[in-house]
Amino acid sequence: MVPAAANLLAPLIRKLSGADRLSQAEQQAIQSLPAKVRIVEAQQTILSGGEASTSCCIVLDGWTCAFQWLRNGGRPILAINVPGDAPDLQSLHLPAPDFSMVALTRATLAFVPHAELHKLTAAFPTLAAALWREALITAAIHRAWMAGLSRRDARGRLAHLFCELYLRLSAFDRANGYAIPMPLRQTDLADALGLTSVHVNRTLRELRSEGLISLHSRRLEIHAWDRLCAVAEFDPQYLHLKASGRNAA
Amino acid sequence: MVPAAANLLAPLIRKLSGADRLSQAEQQAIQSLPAKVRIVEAQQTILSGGEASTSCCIVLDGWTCAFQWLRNGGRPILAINVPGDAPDLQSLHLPAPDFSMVALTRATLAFVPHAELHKLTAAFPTLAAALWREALITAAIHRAWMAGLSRRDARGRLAHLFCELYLRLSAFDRANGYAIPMPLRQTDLADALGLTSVHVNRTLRELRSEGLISLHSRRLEIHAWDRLCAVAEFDPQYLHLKASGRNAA
DNA sequence: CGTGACGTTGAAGAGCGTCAAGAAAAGTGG
DNA sequence: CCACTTTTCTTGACGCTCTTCAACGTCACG
Repeated sequence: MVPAAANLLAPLIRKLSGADRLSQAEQQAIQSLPAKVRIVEAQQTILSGGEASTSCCIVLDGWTCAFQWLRNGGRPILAINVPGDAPDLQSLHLPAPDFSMVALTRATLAFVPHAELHKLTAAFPTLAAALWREALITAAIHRAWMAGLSRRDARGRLAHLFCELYLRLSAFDRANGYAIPMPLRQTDLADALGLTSVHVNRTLRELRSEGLISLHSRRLEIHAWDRLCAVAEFDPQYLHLKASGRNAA
Repeated sequence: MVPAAANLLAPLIRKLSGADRLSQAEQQAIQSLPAKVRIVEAQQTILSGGEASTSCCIVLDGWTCAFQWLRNGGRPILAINVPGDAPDLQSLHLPAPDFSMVALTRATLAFVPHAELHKLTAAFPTLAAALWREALITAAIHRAWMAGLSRRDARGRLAHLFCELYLRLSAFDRANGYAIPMPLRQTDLADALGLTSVHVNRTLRELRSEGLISLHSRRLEIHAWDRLCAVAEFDPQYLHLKASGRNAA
């Protein structure tokens, strides 16, 4: 645990500015939240399903994901979190999470006690609304994933995930031209998309051979954004990004 | 449109009492919300994706569902709403919905203007928290559906949906012993579960022949709750019902 | 007694899963 | 820097779940 530094929660401020610009006082209030910083290694557990927590987690750097264990051995990945995300906002109002979380890369996390967040939302209704809004966007992303799992084939699902992650990372300047880090292994992609790693592998080969993407050494490059969007039937509206850099086909 | 009657929003009060019992003042505040009541026929559109609305909808009676249209012809159903649900709480903080809504049965809906709800949440932080909580539960249900679409077979998905709907209806006294109405046609079930209606049909036959359920004339009866839960790997915790009547296997 | 919506069933086929094995990368310790 | 191990990726062969297509049955309703 490291004491909170000055500009520590800047990613959160940036995220919450998605709706309206925040006032100085509001930004100040966030900055002075007593956050504990923790750096976790890849594969390390951040949160265990069913166990109540007393603080909310904010991803400052690195990637994490939420998943459930099924008795049949499945381990569906339910969400992927990148810098700026607050993956367990639900713990503010629900007793125990219905999912677990692990780090996909080495990650820097800030933990803010629920009590402090409750004080914050009581004092600043705008911030309460902004946090609520984040939770609603999470649900919208869930719906987009459901639609894919339900009615898209493997190509469409992969393409859609890549489009989504590219825009979400762009919004936080984590993209490099059309390239982004891709810490998910093929088994992780499979668990996120309801496929097997073998089929993910074959489908990736297909996307590569069509010149849509390249993916190696944990780095994804999108070679044909428009065509990829078309394959994915991607419409970025559900992400509710402010200036959604490049739009869909 | 019918003017709001006295006990009109009782289902909402009951729902929001899920966390803590509401005070008299809070209940009173909800009751005096200026709600417009609308009765819609089955199959009628309630909300169109992409079109902003100025009020939130509360289901007082009947069933509705949320879905998206995909260009490939798919129409994934993303949520099923029963009495007590507030299906488009997201419109309070997000400009345009990412889904459409139709009535699955003739339904009675209350529409409360956003402005009134904002006044309410400003005046009663407990109610703001309760509404926020509802949105979080919606997301938890989304995650349960994702897990199913991702890693359960047709049998498991059907069984899981039936278990979920049974408990959600029980919580509002809409169950009759182990029987509930089931307005979803087989094509609707297919769209909700990521299957085809043909396969839903065959899988239903299987569940019937095992003596788990019977389903005809829009009425579902569960003959073996424990075995059905086992098939579904059902754990009701994610629903966050107060006295979740009967628990999982 | 038609007519449309919904349910049921069969046959054939596609997409994806399973199993298995080998190749390439990526850590580990000397 | 090199063996060594472990993880991840890749590929093939085969099979199963679920889809597709199409026909027929059934019930409600005007």
